[in-house]
Amino acid sequence: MDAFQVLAEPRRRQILDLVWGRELAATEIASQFDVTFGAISQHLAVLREAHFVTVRKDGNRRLYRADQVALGPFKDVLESMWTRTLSDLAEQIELDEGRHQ
Amino acid sequence: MDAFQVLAEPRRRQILDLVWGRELAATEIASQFDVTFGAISQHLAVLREAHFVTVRKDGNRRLYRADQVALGPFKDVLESMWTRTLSDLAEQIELDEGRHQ
DNA sequence: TAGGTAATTTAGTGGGAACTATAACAGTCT
DNA sequence: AGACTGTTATAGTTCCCACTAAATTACCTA
Repeated sequence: MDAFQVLAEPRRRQILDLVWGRELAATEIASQFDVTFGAISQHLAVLREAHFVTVRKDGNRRLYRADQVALGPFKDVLESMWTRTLSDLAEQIELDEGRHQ
Repeated sequence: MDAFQVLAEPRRRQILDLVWGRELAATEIASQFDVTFGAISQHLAVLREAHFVTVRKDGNRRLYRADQVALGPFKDVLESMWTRTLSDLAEQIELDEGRHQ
């Protein structure tokens, strides 16, 4: 599948956004969306085949992270799309901390 | 339609490549492809709605050109995709001159 | 005005991809 | 081993979009 087509799917871009600077397990990623786990797993498979994410096994789980090198020329486009305000960032960090501990 | 989705269609990217640094009429664009004129016209409409091309009327014809400003953050990605050798460029210029005069 | 070329628009079709549900697989724990 | 959690893979459905064919509009010229 063409790199552009992989990134054309909005949900896949959201996934990349979630794992842009950190590792997340498939379950944690899927919990952010209101589609079934299987649907997200399929998106992860597409991102894997495009080498846009790296996977690391941690016991039971698979930890995903965006491969910023492989994303190469798309890096700037994506980051400019995701630009958030400082308050938005702070808010999200608080939410994440509440969720993960 | 999402900017990424507009550019995800390979034929639309080819069209943008064709009109990247010059104006071309819809007929001239369509002649490069082996799909019907109508199909190309529909692609042009999508590019128009996304403001990725500018149109200029010239009598009977509509001259299209890529809007590099509107393409903004995608400019580098697209150009890096279309990088050609110098000989390829020279070859294309010769072909174009033969066709247009 | 009629006829011709350029281009868009519309209706209908087919293929692909995103989704759901379910089965299968992998790793952990007792 | 068996139960349980986490994840992937598969089968089937639905929906979107690129395409064709045909109708329509726009502009030019005789």
